This record gives sequence, structure tokens and C-alpha cells, in this order.
Amino acid sequence: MEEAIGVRKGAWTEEEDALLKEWVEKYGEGKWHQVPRRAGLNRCRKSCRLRWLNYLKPNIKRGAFQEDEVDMIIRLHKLLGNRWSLIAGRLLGRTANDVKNYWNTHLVKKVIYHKPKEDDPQRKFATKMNVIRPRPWNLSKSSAWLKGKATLVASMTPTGENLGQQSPMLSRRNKESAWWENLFTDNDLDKVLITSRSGSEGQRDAKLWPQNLAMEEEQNGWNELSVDADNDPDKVIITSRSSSEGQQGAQPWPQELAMEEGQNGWNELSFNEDIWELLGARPQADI
DNA sequence: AATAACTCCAACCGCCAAATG
DNA sequence: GCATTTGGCGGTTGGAGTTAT
Repeated sequence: MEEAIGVRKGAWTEEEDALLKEWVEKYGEGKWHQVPRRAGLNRCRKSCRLRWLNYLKPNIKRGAFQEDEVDMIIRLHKLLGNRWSLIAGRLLGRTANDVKNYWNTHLVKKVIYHKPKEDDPQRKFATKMNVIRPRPWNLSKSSAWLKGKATLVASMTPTGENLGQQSPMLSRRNKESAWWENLFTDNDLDKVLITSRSGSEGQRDAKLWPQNLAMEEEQNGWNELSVDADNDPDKVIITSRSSSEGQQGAQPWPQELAMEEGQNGWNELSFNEDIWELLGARPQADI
């Protein structure tokens, strides 16, 4: 099944790099299973792919991370979690491995999300939320959603009430596809909104964007993600609360970053703004 | 100068989902 | 519908280089 016995491991030699580079430049990326044999490399397909993506691919940026890159990593990590490939996709010339390594060696100790104290009286109102794990997907002729077979809208209230028709077969990728679809569109805004809120209770004010970013669900309850007004990335708060506890309208408070899959909460968000614009980033072209 | 401790990063590993037969 | 193959991802590790003692 997997790789053949006796393949080389460890650091790549210049000769191996040259062979791999030559093959990819000639035949293009992909078909990695063919690469070792046809390029004359005694390496596994995964090793070839990784070597190309992380080292040999043109336009890969080397050297220290710039201040703006670090800031972007921190902000995107707060939004996306350990989705290194997605984060790297927003940083020109950086690979997912670079970003991951940088995070693990430089940032993981520095960046601490707000955590509620054990005796925080408001802690009990916290509800666990579904983690939204968007993944890049490729359009395929067999994609169910493309054929209109998949139910993309599968909203749930924080109390677990299913608002839409959620197929039991709705895979994680389907959910993520839905997330991405809605990321750049403003449909279904009456179901789930991501919007800005003014400081006053319940008011929305798009002009204040992005001072205070909130996700609201106009159903039985609501959850929110907020960004502090002083734009200090270290003060970004990801929080949730349940209106069923009678706390709707209270000022946001730091909550445990408790976004977990399979719990009650929202499954889908709709952004009526370009989130990358808000983050000060533009999607990069493939590197 | 020797070596222990630490840092960094390239590479490997295991898992998952989509594609394919 | 099922089994296998493939591509891709995030987590982890090993070793080279650097710094501290």
C-alpha cells in the first residue's frame, strides 16, 4: 500500500533536488506517486511532494518573518486555529511548514488567548461552539455540492435546534465548503450574521467595523467573536454565550476559547464583508 | 576547551477525505 | 457499495547549529 521498503530518508542531496526540480518543471506538480520512479529518486511520494512544496518551489520566501507577517499569523491563527496551509496561503512566499515552525518556536509561548477565571460568574454562561475548520477544496466534476445534491445550509441554534436540513452524510468538508461559500457572499443573512456592533447594546454599526466584530445568531441564542476596539491583536476575544441564560445584550467578556466540533452552536457563518480585507490581507497567488 | 542545554527547522508520520477501480 | 490509492494536512521528531555553563 504505502511506500516501498528501502526508500531513502533524511536530508536531501543536491543531486536529488536537481532531479526532482527537473521532473516537476518538466511535467508539473501532481502525480506524486509517479515522481520517485520516473524521476529516478529513491524517495517516497510524500517526501518528494514535501521537498518541492517546502523548499524547491519557486518564489519561496526565506529568512526572518517580517513584523507584518507575524501580525498576520497571529490574527489569522486566532480566526482559523492551526490551519497552517490556510494561513500560509495569505502570506506571500511562506509555506505552511514555515508558518507552523515559526508559530511553534516563536509565537506559541507569546500569544495567549483570554481565558476566564474558574470563579468568573459569567463563565457558566459559556457554550461550546463548533470549530469551523475551513479547508481548501478542489472543484471536481463529481463534487456532490456542484451537482446540487448536498445540502449546504445546515444552521443550528446554540441550543442544538436544527434550522435547516442537515444531511447525516454532510461531511466535514461539506460544512467547510459551506463556510467558504458563505465567507464571500452575503446570502442567508437572516440566519447567521457576522456584523459589527457598536458599544451600545444590540446596536449594529457597520461604520465601526472592524473595531468590534461580532457574530450574531438571531435565533434562540447567539455567539460572538469580538475584536477589541484598540485593535490590539493580543486582545482579540473569541467568545460565546447563551441567551437562554438571560445574558443576551451583556457586554462581551473573555471566555475560554471553546470552539469544538460536535457541540451545540453554530455550524455556519455568513460574512457580509471580505474577511481578508478586514484582516488587512489579500489572497496571494499560488506560490 | 568541553559539553550540556537549548533553539530551530527540515523531514517524517499518521490520519483523513476524495478519487478511482 | 466497497476496497484501494492518492493527495493533502497537522502533529511530532531528529539532528545540526548555537548558546550557556
